Amino acid sequence: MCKCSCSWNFTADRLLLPVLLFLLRLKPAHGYELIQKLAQLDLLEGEVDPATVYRNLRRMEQEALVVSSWEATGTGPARRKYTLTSRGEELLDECMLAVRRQKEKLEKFIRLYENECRPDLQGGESCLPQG
Amino acid sequence: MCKCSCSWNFTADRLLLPVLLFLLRLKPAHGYELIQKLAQLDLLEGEVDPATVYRNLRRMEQEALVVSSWEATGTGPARRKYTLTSRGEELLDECMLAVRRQKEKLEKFIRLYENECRPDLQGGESCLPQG
DNA sequence: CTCATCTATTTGCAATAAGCACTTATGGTT
DNA sequence: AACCATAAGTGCTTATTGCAAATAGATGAG
Repeated sequence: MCKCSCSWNFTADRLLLPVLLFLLRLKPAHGYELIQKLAQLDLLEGEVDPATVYRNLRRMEQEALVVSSWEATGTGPARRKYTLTSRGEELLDECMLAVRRQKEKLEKFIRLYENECRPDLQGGESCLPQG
Repeated sequence: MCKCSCSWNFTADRLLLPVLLFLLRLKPAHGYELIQKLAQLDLLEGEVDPATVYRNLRRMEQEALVVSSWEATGTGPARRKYTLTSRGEELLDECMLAVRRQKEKLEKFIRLYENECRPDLQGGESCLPQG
C-alpha cells in the first residue's frame, strides 16, 4: 500500500487463513477460484498475492485443515481441489471468536482515540484507565 | 498464543504502531512507561515484547514520527523520552482511518460468517456477491 | 502452425518483523 | 553483598510476505 520511504504496514490483517477457511466451508474449491473470490469479497486490504494463497493452502493441508485432490478439467490445466475437514471447521469457529475479539479491540481503540484526540466530535469524557 | 503443532497466528494485529502514536499523542513518554500502558490498555493480543516496543520506537524516530531526548532521573537509569512530531500526528490520523476500515471489514466478515455458517442464529438471507 | 493468452500451480529469493533470550546499567532495599 | 525494579538495548532465529519467474495445459487469432 505504502511504497514511500516510510514502510509502516498498519493495515495488516492476517485474515487470509480465516477467510480461506470460510470460503471452503461454503464449498470446496481450488486455489485459482479462491483467489478470485478473495478479490471480489474485498475483506483483505489490497490485492492478494497468488503465491501467498497457494502456500497457505498447502500449509493448511499439512495441518489437516483441508484435504486436496487433483481434478482433471476438460478445459485448462488440472487443478487441486480443496475440501475443508472437520478440524478446519473447528479452527474457523475459533478464528471467528478471535475476529470478534479483535473487532471489539478496534472499537475500543477508536472510542479512546475519539474521546482523547477528537473530543470536539461529541464531547466525550476521558475513559482511559486512571485518566 | 498457540504453541501447538499448528502455528497459525490469526490474531496478529499490527496495531502496535498506531497505539504507540496514540499514547504519545496524549503525552510524551519513555519506553518503559509505554510498555506498562500497553499492558494496561489491552488493545493488543497477548503480552507486548519490550524489545519490539523499543525497536519500534527507534524506528519511529528514524522516520521522524517522534523525537527523543535523554532524561536524567534522580532515581534509576536515564531514560529516553519520546515526543510525537506533527508527522507522527498525521500518521496517527491516517492509521485511525485504516483502523476504522479494518473494523468495518471485520464486521462484514462476521456478518457473512453468521449468515452463511450460522443461519440458525437469526434467519439471515445470504448476502454474498452473486450467491 | 505459431503465438499470445487465460487458466492453474509452484518455486526461489530477499526483505520484514516478531519472539525469545540475554546483556548492560543505575539505584534502592534487605 | 545480593537482589530487585527500572530502563534500554542487542543478537539470533523463525515466520511470513511480496515479487518475479518457471511450468504447463487449452483456446483462439492470425
